[in-house]
Amino acid sequence: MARAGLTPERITAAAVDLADEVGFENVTLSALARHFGVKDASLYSHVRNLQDLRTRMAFLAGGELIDRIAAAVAGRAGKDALAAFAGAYREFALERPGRYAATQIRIDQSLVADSPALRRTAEITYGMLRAYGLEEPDLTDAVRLLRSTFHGYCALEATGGFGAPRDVQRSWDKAVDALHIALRHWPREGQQNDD
Amino acid sequence: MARAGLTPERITAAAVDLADEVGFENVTLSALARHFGVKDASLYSHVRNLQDLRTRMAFLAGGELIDRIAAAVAGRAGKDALAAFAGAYREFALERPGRYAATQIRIDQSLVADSPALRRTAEITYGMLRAYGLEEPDLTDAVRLLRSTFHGYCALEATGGFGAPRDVQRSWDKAVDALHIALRHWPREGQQNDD
DNA sequence: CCCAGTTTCCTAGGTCCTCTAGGAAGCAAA
DNA sequence: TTTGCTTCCTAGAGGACCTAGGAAACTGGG
Repeated sequence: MARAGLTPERITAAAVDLADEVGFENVTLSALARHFGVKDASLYSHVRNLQDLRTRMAFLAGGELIDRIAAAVAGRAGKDALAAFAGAYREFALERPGRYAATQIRIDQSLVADSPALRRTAEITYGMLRAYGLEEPDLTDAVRLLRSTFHGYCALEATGGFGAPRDVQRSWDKAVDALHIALRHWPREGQQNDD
Repeated sequence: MARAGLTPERITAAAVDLADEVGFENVTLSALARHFGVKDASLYSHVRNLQDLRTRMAFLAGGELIDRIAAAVAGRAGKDALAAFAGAYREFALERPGRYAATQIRIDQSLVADSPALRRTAEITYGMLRAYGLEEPDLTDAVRLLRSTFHGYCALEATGGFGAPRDVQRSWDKAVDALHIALRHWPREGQQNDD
């Protein structure tokens, strides 16, 4: 029997492609085995189990996402950078739904520690916010707000959560505008803000 | 054999409880059958299939969520109402993770149309925003921003997405403050806003 | 109280998926 | 060529979803 030339990398790459087609949840080792013309059990020489595969998918997809964002943000600052970041993020989520879903799974904290993709993401995000002159802990709060809104919007959009006929792109642009304003007028630590 | 007294309602109630324990994805008809001391196949007299069950769970949990929010928001307005809404929302998501996850699944659009819970949710949300003096389409955009941020934050928090040591409750309060500011200074339709 | 009809739950079984154990075939280097 | 490692296989256990068809438990009318 000729060998199929499997490696963890090839399997993971096929898995994220499959995820974009059929949805992250529906990526199955059986389906991947069929794709490679191989028996289920053969995959277990390269991948420990389904959870291991999903973790690999998360790292692969996370790297691709931050690459796109980095390219979009490069050379921009302030609101420009924010809009570019947001645009790249949502584009990825819509174009590659399976990969995007992979980036959102819970990952063992011990594996997260030394992930270059995560470090890069943090660097770029914090760097982008430098223009707004925030300092810790406001900086972390602001990052969390941005991630939450971006992710929440894409998640709701993906699950068909927006029923109203209002154009989804326009709402997104408005949300980015609103976030920019919130960052400009950030309610700093220790400061009252009722107005 | 004594009957177990199954109904779609009892099954759904048990299902959301189980979801809070083991996670929405891990709610299985087999596990529910075991819980009722009954064979898998017996459940199919009351529930069409797994998807049907999940839809029922979504409606049940969605109703509970909006009930909590309504109680929290009642009698408040402006920033008070916003904070109450946000607090009730996040509390529900953290206390009842399985139920919360159920509210986020994709649901057939034809079933959504006449859901009282959804109508109530829309009423309360739009009502809360009345204080900010927004008009359509800004109103819809603002609702989408709020839903996105609330959901995104809870989702990221639930999957352990916030690694930094910064207190998660404080960041949440800050996010709500920031949203309040964004709503006060909303970038209205047709208006330039670079500052 | 008994009987017919309905509902509820069962057995049996098909399909698909995950994952393990152990064996054989391919490959590479001595 | 032989040795040993890796890759892929067969075999099979176990769990989940779901269907078809049958039996047991209820229900209401006579």
